[in-house]
Amino acid sequence: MIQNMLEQLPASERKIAEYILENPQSVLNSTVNDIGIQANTSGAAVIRLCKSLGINGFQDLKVRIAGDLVKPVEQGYRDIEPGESFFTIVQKTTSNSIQSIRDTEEMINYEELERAVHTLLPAQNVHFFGIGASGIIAKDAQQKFLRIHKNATAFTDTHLVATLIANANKDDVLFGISHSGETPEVIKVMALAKERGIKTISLTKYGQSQVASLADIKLFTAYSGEAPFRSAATSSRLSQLYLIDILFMAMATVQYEETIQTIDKTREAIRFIKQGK
Amino acid sequence: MIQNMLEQLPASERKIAEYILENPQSVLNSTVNDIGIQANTSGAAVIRLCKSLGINGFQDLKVRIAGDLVKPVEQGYRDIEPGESFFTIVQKTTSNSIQSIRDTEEMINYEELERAVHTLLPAQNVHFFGIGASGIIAKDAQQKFLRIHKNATAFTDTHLVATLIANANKDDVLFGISHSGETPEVIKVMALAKERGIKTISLTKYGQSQVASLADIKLFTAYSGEAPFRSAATSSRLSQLYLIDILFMAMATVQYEETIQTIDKTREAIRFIKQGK
DNA sequence: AAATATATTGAATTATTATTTCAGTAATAA
DNA sequence: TTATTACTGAAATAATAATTCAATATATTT
Repeated sequence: MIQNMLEQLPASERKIAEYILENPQSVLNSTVNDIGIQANTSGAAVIRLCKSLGINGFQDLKVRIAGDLVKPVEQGYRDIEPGESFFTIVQKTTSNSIQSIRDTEEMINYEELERAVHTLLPAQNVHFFGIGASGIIAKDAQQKFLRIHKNATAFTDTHLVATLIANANKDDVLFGISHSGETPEVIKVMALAKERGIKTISLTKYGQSQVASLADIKLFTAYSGEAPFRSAATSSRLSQLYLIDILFMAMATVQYEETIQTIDKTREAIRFIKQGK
Repeated sequence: MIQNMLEQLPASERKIAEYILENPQSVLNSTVNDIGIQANTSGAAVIRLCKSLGINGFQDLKVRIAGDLVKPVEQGYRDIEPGESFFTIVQKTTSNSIQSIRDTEEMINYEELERAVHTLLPAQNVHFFGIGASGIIAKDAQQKFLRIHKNATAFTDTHLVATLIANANKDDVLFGISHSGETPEVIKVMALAKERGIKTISLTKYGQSQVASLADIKLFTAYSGEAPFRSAATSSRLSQLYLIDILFMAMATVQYEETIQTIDKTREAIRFIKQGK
């Protein structure tokens, strides 16, 4: 998380960030001001760093660091090289996939998740929008939402979505998906929704981006550096799906009883169409 | 530590100790007084407990709990129940996701994987076909394949695919995706392809199924029993994507040099469209 | 059983530490 | 060059941990 943010941070916060990366252990036994002094800046910078990371204050930081220090290193991301055996390809793909899910888990901001759930639940209609690979995620999300009896659309066409937004109800929600967070089409549609006073949720890689900053509620997936192969195969899709799963589960749990019924109905409907019985 | 001490503790401290054992997670986000109240005693008892445990105050306790709380080894699938906290929802979704990837890994038949790669590489065209959720996987696979310069189609419409197959080249491959392996549309199209002498690859859950038995090459994902929630959220999609990733990686590796170039070209093309430069 | 000593308790107080505020400074845009 | 914005750390404030202490319970001694 810190690594990801490092570049975008102002100097004082970066000092703190670097100090933490180098001496995680000592953070656990220090106060905010200690750390500020140790890193040649102030305690305020520590608090600001926590804010920038989107976490819940210094205590939360400590708790997370403590957790990470114990964790057996799942050897990070490994790129695949030419001439590799099928066996190692599988191994690396497996560990990269798992890693990206774990990293995304760590990144979850529970308040934000909760807000997302409570925004989506009463929504009349949820419009998922993404281009290219993210369009697939949008479709997946739509399918899941329909299963729990939630009206949802998924478009990849800017014009159609623009029309939709222009005529949307105040209780609609726009859910913008863009891994980079800089897809121009998504930015435009988010801006339009904002202008129209429609609630917006973003799903982007962790860090600052235009799409995220336009959103009322920001959800993030872990971002792993880009190597030529990885960028095409992408664990990013996996983490996005994973996050959609969580959102779905959370929503479903909140309205458990209702959902069980709806799923049963859906099943029956599918069975009916399939087998005519 | 707490467990060991439990007996020797005075009542108020024991209340705290038990509370911590039952709700370790919530300790991390609470203050001393919160915990005191939650456990029907006072904040002072929390501090005393820390002393009794011989640790360095409440902060130290938090840090230790955070360390101990680190993800218990994923063990099998766990269904999500009503009224669960967001935290446990996330935990379970994470462990289910990881589990399904691990299980799918174990299921991989390397000879079959190799045959798949060597069938797909020389193919003129790969037609991915799936209905519903599997249609999304088909789209994803298509996108990936296009990136490595492999002609690919992805349809969810039976008639279109049937036409396509009817006119297909002998070097084309039909890639049928169906989690259950019993989707009637997929079965029909697979049968048609077989009749026409076109090579077929299936991606289904592990076990016997009509789709798999119609395929020349059979790829499997792990199958986890069905609980009401899980079936809707589905780790199955995750494992399917994971397998597509592996296939993609394997193919890409075999033709590494070529691929690197293609990916670069694709990037440039995307950049060109996006920014016009 | 009574008296005394000892241990335990939580409310109130104090000390510590996290967080916010704000005025000054540096960087950036106009 | 000036205006604007962003960044910074010292100081003020708020939140929270830790201590104190009087009250009460429990055990021990006579």
